[in-house]
Amino acid sequence: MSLDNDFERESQVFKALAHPARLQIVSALADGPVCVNDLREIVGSDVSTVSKHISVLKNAGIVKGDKRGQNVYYEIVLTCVIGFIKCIDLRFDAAGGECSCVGQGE
Amino acid sequence: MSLDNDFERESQVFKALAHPARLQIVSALADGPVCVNDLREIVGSDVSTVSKHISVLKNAGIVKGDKRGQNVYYEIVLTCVIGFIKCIDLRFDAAGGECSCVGQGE
DNA sequence: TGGTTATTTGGCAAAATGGCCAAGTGTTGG
DNA sequence: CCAACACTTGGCCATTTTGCCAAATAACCA
Repeated sequence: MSLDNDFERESQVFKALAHPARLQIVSALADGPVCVNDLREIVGSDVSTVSKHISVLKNAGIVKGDKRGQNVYYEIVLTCVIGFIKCIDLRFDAAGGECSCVGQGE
Repeated sequence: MSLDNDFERESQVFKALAHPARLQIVSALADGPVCVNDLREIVGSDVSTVSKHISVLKNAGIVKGDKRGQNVYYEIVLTCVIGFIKCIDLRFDAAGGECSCVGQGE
């Protein structure tokens, strides 16, 4: 785990989110905790693949798991990712001019 | 350019930011436009490497270039990235509890 | 115009990622 | 205890990403 400087550390978060399947997982978790098996159905990949994706998100501090019985329910910890993703979507929908996000200024 | 769905499209932005050198560039641009040569000194890599990093950021719609004379000054277009990065930093500084970001809630 | 500076692009080898199967760990219920 | 279910981890190969050098393009100035 090389976290020499801020940029290295921050990049871990972006790397974790830099995959469509992981963004789909984050999207699914935005409405509340979901277990791995349900995420498997949503994503449509092998369970091992989904588990590894979740592991990446967990190591980056974006989600956390809560074991209940034989299931592990994951939920978002770094909640501001949801807002940022929405900002990106807005940008694509109405590309041009300034970023329409509010409350995040300098 | 495969942009089949939203997740694919969004991941392009995160991929672009998923590198310490590129985050360093974004950080440098947060205070205003900077040309490639100055960024080269800041990042400390070969100019060609820096240029390619910028190219990634540009293709993702995060920065845009403005040619003045023989220099190209880059600036941030997706300004909300700055706020998001700050949120990440805050999270690391005081890890625990809820995300301290405001104005980005559901 | 020719030389200098600024930036981009091509190409390639090294490193990092992604995704499957197979195997391991842990929990529950018969 | 053993089988079944939920999840994680190891291993392996295919794909992508990085970053350097070299070469191309562009703008400037003497």
